Amino acid sequence: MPDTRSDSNLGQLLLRAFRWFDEGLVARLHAAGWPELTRAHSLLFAVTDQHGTRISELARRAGVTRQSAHQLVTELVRLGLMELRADPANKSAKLAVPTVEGRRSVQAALRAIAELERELSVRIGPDQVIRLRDALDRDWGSPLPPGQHS
Amino acid sequence: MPDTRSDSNLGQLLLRAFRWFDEGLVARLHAAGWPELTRAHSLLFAVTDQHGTRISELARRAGVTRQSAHQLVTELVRLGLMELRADPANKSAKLAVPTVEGRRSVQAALRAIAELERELSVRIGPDQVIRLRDALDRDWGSPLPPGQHS
DNA sequence: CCAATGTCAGCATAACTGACATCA
DNA sequence: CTGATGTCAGTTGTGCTGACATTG
Repeated sequence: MPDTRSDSNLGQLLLRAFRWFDEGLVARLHAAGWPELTRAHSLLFAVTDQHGTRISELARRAGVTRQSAHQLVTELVRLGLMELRADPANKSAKLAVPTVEGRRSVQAALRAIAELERELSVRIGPDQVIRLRDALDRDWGSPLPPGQHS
Repeated sequence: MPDTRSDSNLGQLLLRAFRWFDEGLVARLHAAGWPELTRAHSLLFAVTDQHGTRISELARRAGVTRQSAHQLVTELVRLGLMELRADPANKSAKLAVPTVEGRRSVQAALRAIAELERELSVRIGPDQVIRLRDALDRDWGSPLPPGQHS
């Protein structure tokens, strides 16, 4: 293969890496018996506390709008993986809390994620994965050019 | 804040990093005078040769279907940034080639990308960016679990 | 006949914005 | 009144699959 691809920019590389992870996660969730779960669903699960979390708080943690989070929660409720309860501390708020089967699917997702990281360690080496995590885990700040409101 | 917050997994980190890059790129393209250009468009540009490239070849390079690439090229043609020419080597094929203004927008995208990488170097350190690129640039193989057809 | 290419149509996912009612 | 929250509705971006005609 003389056609080396090292002229890829960082954006392409990040997109490729993200797609690698997404495809692997969804395929494993599908194989584990949750064919309807997507990456967006498991992202929402990943930011949900066991005792329940408000939709708007899920939105903030997941980095999406309140409305997007609301729709995803609605789908998870329809799938029987989450429930909406009244927030005892605030009558205008609701808590999204995983059901028993929801928690099972969370476990399946966690297993899939661990498997993917293990697989990646085999492919590119454990040291590379550590360095990757290290760089990604830092505070990248705002991507916007100077003088642009968030 | 109790410690019930699940630590970020690699998928979340990759998604966050990709969104950082995407948001920064689109904001800069917008500010530079191409409000209609999206990440998908610049990805297509990034895999287009100056002398022109077939749609199906663009699809392979960008990692999308022929049909998706076709639609993106159609939009770029409508925006006046690409042209379709007959492929002299094959009457059933066409070459997508950037127009003069298309090449200008490519330059703007390249500048934006370079700026983002520079900015990231300031934020997390040049050594971290190098390690990040190094890990991302390797062959991650297939993300699918064993015994699953691609 | 078969494979590659381009193209048209329809659909799914996952985000967005706008608008509005309710409650603290 | 204002802010936060949830919710409904509509739209956009970006991919997908299926189907088909043309060309090699």
